[in-house]
Amino acid sequence: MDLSFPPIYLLKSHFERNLDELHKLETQIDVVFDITEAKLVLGKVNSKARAQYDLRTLGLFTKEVEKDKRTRPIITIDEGERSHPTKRRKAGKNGSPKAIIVIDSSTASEPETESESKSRRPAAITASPTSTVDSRRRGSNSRRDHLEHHGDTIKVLKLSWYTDSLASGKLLPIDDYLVYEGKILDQPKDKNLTPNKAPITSSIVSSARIDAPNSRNYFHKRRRTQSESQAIQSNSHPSLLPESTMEKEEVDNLPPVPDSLLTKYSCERPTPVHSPNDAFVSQLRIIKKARILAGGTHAHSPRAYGAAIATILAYPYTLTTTHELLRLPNCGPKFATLFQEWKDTGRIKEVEEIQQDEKLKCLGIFYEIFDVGEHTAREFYRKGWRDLEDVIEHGWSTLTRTQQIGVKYYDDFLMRIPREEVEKIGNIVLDHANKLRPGFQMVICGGYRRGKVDSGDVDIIMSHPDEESTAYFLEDLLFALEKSKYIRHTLKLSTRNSDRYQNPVSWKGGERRKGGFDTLDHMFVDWQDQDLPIMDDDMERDPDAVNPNPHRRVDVIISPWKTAGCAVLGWTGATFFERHLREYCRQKLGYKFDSSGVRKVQDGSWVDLEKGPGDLLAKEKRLFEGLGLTWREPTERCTD
DNA sequence: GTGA
DNA sequence: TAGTCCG
DNA sequence: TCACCGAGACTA
Repeated sequence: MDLSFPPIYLLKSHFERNLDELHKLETQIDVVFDITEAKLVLGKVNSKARAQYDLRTLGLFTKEVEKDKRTRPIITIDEGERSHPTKRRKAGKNGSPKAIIVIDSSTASEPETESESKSRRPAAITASPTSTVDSRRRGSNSRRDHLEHHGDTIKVLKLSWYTDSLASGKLLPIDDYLVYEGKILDQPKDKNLTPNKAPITSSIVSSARIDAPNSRNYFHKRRRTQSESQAIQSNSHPSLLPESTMEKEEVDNLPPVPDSLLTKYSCERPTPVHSPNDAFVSQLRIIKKARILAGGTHAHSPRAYGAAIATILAYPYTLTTTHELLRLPNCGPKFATLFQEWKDTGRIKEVEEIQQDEKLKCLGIFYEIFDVGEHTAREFYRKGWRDLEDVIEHGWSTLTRTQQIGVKYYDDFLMRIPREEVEKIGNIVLDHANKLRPGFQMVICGGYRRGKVDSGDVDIIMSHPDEESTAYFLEDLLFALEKSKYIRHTLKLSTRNSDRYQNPVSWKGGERRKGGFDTLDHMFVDWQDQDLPIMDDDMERDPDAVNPNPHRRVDVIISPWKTAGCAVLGWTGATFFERHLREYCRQKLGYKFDSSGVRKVQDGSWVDLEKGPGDLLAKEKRLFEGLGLTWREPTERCTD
């Protein structure tokens, strides 16, 4: 046993069914967790295609070396992409080990195809567009090959090489165990399929120059933000699916990107709407929702999932390994396990079970009723109800008024609202406001402002440069809109701010100038457009009775000018952006933030971070500065 | 579930 | 008063 | 081991 094996990297693929075996090997073998540090890589791979694929997911892009006329012919999987810069570093570090050996642990020749077919489904999808590009790139690749030819090669061996060597007490020649040998390609210049290249390069080089997690982080974001993210998104499916082997087209498998030290606060980083890992994230969302509905012991589980999701959404590259995932904040072993399963099998057992769970289905239905949360949903279920019919039949009178409205317009409220309609509603509200008191400014926040193609509701923030104009204005506005028939029901009304504003004193004794911004005047209403499509005269006569327009949920917030920036900031970000923003302010700044203002945690004194000229957006920008945050476009606050 |  | 819902 | 967003409004 004094055999001295070179550093070995163990491929996790195909071990998912047998983690014990994997762990055993890990302890038994001198494994390293970064392939760039390995001389050997073990993995359950037994076809060239698979081997190459696995390498690629690890960030090593290779091209098969044919000289090695291994008797086992296998389709040459052409096009390796670029290699991973880090690899080079490694090589240098280790002197010049010209070869990295990958050992295929799949002992005999297990039906690798099996696993492949398993998750092949998406392959097809990818195939087409990408493959084209692929072949094209191939050409350039080979060219590049000559140029940057390093001489480094990767060899994939069967695991038996290890066991046999152990048995014989010496390192056996690898020839008979070789599954695949590929030349490591250097970073390709083709940006097209190699979104990572840049970042990687930067990360490596950066250590020499500026670096700083932030800068790199920023860089990442930039790249993805553009068309690229979309492109990637479109084929994210395939790429995520491990074994689309046949068609080596799984083009965009990104090399692991050295991670930047991501802060755990999502308000400190950009989070675009789309992520290369959307497919995986959607799986997590399902589990998260199930955790919410399940309640009980899973108390903070949803929060954990939400944080992990927010983090992954901000990661601009397609995740390839658990190692890569584990570097991210809020992503621990649990998520690594889920990712591994998803990556290897294309699905997650727990998710499938959730989707078949009848109880969860019922809870999900109730949960979508406006003003019914997880607790109430469970309560409904406990009462034996299983669908809306039951609720209406057996419990209508027990519902709160708001819930009744929620049930009545269940389908409408679930309907998405296209951007044009959101804008239309916003303008109607603004018009009514200005008709009452000219000079109001409005910003439609929520998902609309974050750029979503449609919204679940409409969040309208209004303010007026003249502090006095916003006092007690909400009710006037509400009345006017009701008169116009737009507002059919008031789901929630709060004029606390104005009330307090009126008598700022009388509370905590003294004059404690806290000012009237503890809460914003706010109304949440059931809205219905009054423009009727062309109809017969009958309807014209009695529009109300037949107005076919869907009911919408509209939030209208009136904010005093002095804290309007907070209102806009507080109503724009996705949930986690907002939660983290609060945590960040409290923990790092000692400030208490909410949409009605910023105060010191200690004495509760108001802190004005947005004072200055300009409109609402200018105030919001100053707020970022005042809070020590880098400005983020609304579209970069999509933390989900 | 994860981070302090 | 305590628990629940909302963005 | 402990905390995890924070405001008000409504209901039992």
